[in-house]
Amino acid sequence: METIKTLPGHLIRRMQQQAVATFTAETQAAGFDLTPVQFAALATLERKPGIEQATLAAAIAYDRVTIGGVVARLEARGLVERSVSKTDRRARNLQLTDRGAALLRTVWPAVRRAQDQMLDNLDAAERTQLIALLTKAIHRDDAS
Amino acid sequence: METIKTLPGHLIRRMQQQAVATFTAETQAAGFDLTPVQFAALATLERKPGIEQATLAAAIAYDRVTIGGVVARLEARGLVERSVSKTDRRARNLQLTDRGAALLRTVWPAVRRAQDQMLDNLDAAERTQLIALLTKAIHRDDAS
DNA sequence: TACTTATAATTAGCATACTTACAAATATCG
DNA sequence: CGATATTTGTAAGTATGCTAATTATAAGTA
Repeated sequence: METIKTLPGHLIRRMQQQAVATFTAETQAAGFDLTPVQFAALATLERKPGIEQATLAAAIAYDRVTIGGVVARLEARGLVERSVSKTDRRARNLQLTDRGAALLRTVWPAVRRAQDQMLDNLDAAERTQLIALLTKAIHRDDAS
Repeated sequence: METIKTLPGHLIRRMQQQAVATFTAETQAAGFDLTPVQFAALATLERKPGIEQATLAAAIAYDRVTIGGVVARLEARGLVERSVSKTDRRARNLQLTDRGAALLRTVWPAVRRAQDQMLDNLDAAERTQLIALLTKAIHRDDAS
C-alpha cells in the first residue's frame, strides 16, 4: 500500500532516468560528448537561427538560468555564438557556428537510435500510445 | 521533421519536469519542504527499517553517491539516523527518527494529491494505460 | 595465511535544474 | 515626458544526478 514503486511520479522519473542514460550511451558510443539539453538547444537553434536566450529557454521548456549556463558551455566549446541584440541591448542573439551545425548534423542518427531504444520494450502500437498519452498529459494550462 | 518536440525523450523530460513541479507545489502548499527523492527515501526506510545506504539506493534506483548526499541532508534535519553496521563496518544502517516517521505520515496526503494532479489531463482509463506502458517500458535488462 | 578481488561509503568534479535577487534596459501608462 | 512595471541576463545558493577515484573493510582464493 505504502510502496513508492507504483506511484506515477516514480515511474515517470525512472523512465526519464533511462531515457537520459540511453541518450548518453548512444551518443557517446558514436563519439559525441553532448547532454540532452545541449542537443535540444543546438537543434532548436538550427531551426530558429538568431533566437534570443529567453526565447530558446521557453522553446525547450527550461528556465532562463539553466539555459544561460548551457549556452555558456556550448559557446566555450565553439558550437554556439552569442551576440548582443541590435534591437534590445539586454538580449543575446544565438547562432550555431559551423562546427555546431556540423556536429548537430552528424549526431542526429545516434539521437534517433536513442529515441528508438528507450522504447525498446514497447511494440509499435504501444509506442504510439505512450507518446499520445504523454503529449496529452503534458499540455496543462501553460503553453508548451 | 527536425523538431525536438515530438521526440519521446523530450516528452518524457517534460512529463518528469511537471511531475516534480506538481510534487513540490502540493507538498509545499501543505507546509512541507521535501524533494521527491527525499520522500522516496523516507518512505522506503519506513518499509525497510535498518536498511543499508547502498540497499536504499538500489531500492529507489539511484546511485550511491546521490543517496549519500540525500541521506546526509535528511540526517542533518533530524529525520533519519545513521549508524555503523555491526556486521560490516563499511556500511551504514538507516532508521527513521520519530520526527521522520511523523513527517512521512503527515505528508502522504499531499503526495497522493500530487500523484493525481500530475495526470490531471488524463481520464481514468488513460491513467491506467500510461502507468502500464511506463511500467512495461522501464523493465529493461536490469532489475528494478 | 598472503594475495587478489569486490564492495560501502566518501570525495572531487561536472552538468543540470530550480528559486530568489539584482542591475540594466525596455515597455507601458497616466 | 516621467513614473512604474516588465523583461533579459546574470549571480548566489540549494539539491539533484552522474562518473571516476580513493579509503576502509570484507570476501574469496591459492
